[in-house]
Amino acid sequence: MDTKTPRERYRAQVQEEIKQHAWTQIAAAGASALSLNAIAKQMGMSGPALYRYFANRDELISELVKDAYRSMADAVQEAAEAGADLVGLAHALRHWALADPQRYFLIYGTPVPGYHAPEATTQIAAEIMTVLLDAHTAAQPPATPPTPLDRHLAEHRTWAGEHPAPPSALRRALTFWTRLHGVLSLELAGHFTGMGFDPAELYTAEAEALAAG
Amino acid sequence: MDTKTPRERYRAQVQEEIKQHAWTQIAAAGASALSLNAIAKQMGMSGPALYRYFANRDELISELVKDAYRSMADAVQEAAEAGADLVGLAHALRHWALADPQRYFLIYGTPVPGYHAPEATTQIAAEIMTVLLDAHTAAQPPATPPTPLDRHLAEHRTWAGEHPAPPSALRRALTFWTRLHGVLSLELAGHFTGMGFDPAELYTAEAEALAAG
DNA sequence: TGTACATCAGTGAACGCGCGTTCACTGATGTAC
DNA sequence: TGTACATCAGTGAACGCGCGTTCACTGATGTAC
Repeated sequence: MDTKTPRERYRAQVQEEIKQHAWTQIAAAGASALSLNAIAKQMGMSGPALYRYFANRDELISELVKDAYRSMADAVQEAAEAGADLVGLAHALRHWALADPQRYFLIYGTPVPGYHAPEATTQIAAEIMTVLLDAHTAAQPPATPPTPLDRHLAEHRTWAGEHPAPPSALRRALTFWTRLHGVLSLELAGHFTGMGFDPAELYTAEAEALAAG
Repeated sequence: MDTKTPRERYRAQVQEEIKQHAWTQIAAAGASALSLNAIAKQMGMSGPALYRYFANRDELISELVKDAYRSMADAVQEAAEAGADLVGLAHALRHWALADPQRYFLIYGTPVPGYHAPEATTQIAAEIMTVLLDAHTAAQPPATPPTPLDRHLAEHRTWAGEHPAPPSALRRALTFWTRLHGVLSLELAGHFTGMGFDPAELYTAEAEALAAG
């Protein structure tokens, strides 16, 4: 049963179309160049019309950031539900990132001084960490004595909430994130271009090293 | 013997002062908000005056990017010359990054679509890799059989030029870079805030794992 | 040492531009009786 | 089914703003004889 009126459906549709054009514009020139007037022109409507759909420019950008987080979380969750192992998760992440580099940088790129992420996005970020914690709790690498970092994380695990992951899984989940992000962000920003090697090889090697524990 | 005329010295001094104000502005609001007029106002002079020192806004930014690379290279080179080991190099890098996060992001932040780094900066980037290659060639971790990545890098080592580093050192130097950048960029962008743990602990653990081979 | 000239830093007015955003409005779509 | 009214998408004019950049100029500093 669809409780949406035709008007509501139309509204949602136009709103979606605005976002589409926003993404296109971001892909072409970066988020800082995003312009409401330019989007309106591209859609064949006047600038002020957009204010029916978003209160202002900042709200549109916040919405895009939230959508970026959401799609990233969906990508890893879907991979996990499909039974992917750690290497599979890593590749799902890379796939998602390569599909739209500027979307990746909307999350992980240069921070705007003074900007504070809204609650909605930090919550989705937590979802993502939960997927990683689940995967690393399930994976059983060769046991090793607790490291100093393990001990630190055992006592500072706000981010893990009530998750039953042992300290070593906390460490491995965190490291999974930082190492893959390290390779990925350098690749997407073009810092490997001209160096000669294939970034995918490096990424895969890191993913497999992580999976091996 | 100083071959510089007073006028040249004055010129260099004002140019430096302009850059200083530019950095302050970038630290406050990010590089995309950098404005020539605003800098001029802050220095108590008129906007057009700056055109005596930089051809245009882009040239100023390019100069800042080059300076950022230069200072990063200096930081690691100085550490290396002072006899730092791999962990020492890692901490020198973190120190440099924390001193001015926006400077770090001018190098490693969101790329501007279509922008291509000038020769001068890629050359400095190569210098930095040389320091890492030297350090990893000198360090002698327990020998292990070559990995698939080692084999790939042995055949695709444009970036290493004539450096005598063995394949395993190529891999370890590259990994040193990507892993530390992973932790560092997430820390500087604030992605760890509210998670509870100390980023320095994570960074140190990664650095030591790298040093151990 | 003094004078004539060249160099060059900095000014102020002016340019066009595109931006975000507001406002009063028109006209189409949906709702109530 | 038909009419009266309310809702709401979209328009066009207008706002102030700050931006990068150009231009013709003034006046100080340095150079040559």
